[in-house]
Amino acid sequence: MPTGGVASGGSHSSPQLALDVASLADQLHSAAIHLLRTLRKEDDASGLSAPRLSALSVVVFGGPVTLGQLARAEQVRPPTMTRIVTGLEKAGLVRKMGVARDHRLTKIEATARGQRVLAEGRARRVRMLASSMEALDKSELAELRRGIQLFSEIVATMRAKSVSPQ
Amino acid sequence: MPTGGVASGGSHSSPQLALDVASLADQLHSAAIHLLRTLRKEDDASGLSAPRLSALSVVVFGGPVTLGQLARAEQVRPPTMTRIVTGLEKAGLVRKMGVARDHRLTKIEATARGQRVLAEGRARRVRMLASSMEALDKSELAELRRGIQLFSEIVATMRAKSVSPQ
DNA sequence: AGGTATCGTTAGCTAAGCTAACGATCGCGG
DNA sequence: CCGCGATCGTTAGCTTAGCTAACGATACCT
Repeated sequence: MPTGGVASGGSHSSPQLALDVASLADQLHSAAIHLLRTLRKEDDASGLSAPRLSALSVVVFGGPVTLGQLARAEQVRPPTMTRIVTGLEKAGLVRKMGVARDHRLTKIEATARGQRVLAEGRARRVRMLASSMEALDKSELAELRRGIQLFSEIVATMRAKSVSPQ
Repeated sequence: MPTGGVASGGSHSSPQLALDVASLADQLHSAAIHLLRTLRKEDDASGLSAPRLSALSVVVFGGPVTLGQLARAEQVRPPTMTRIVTGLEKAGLVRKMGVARDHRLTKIEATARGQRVLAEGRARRVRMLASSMEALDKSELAELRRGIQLFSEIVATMRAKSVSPQ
């Protein structure tokens, strides 16, 4: 999935700058795709499918969540999430609890085993990525840190714009 | 999918630096996940499923490729790719051609319509990302550019290490 | 020419996505 | 207190996407 052409767009100051931003966006997009695609191979070791692993991640880091919240977080319909959760439950990675206040809801939380499995998978991914960063010298590392900070802020902005209220 | 704990690992100079690198890797990983997850919503407009869109992207940018190459690129088994390609073909987005030299092979190439559909989808994604970059001033943009360059190099290094020969 | 390897497809399974329809529960107006 | 609309999760039933095993066709090698 290589880096291809770029559409300009953008209502900023100079057309030069707008083009620059689009090109940067394209590069960033492409790098992110390749990064995740490469890291995905590490997930085989977990024995979990991508949708299950991703859902488990939300449960582990997002604390107990309802099925509906989880479905929205994963951009999936409730029936789909029902079955993913059922699979995780049978594997002993999550647990469902009733909610006293509202008996329509079901909160889902990670078991100790679920937390461990996710932590190990995450560690494998991070280790692989970190090992490719070790070629950098100290000043490059500082530049990278700054870039990642900006990157994170941009993503946060984007999410804030696109996330539906609640 | 929030930013959680970090495993150290790393056989570099100081333990301080190693931990720093791991933390950076974790942040970068997290940002990439959130970025692609947010952008994914834009893909609904294409009317294509994620696997088909991704495969089409490889065909468009990777020129004519064989089914086996495509399956490897998408980290999928040949029978799976057979059906994805069949779907794309029925939608008029790709075309299969025989190879004179070796009649076992089938080269797959994008149709004009396939190229157009992919370009539009990519433009939507890039536009959304670029619009969130426009808040940056000139010096931040320069820092971001440098960070993305380093990011791209890291990903290229990682891919080189993990890609099987051929 | 014959055996072996490679490529893509077929067959048949499970998991993952969807919509439509339902049962249970909540909350509210009467 | 009682019905009644809204909300939540599940069930049913479909398509797509993933896999392995097995096959047919072609190429290569001796």
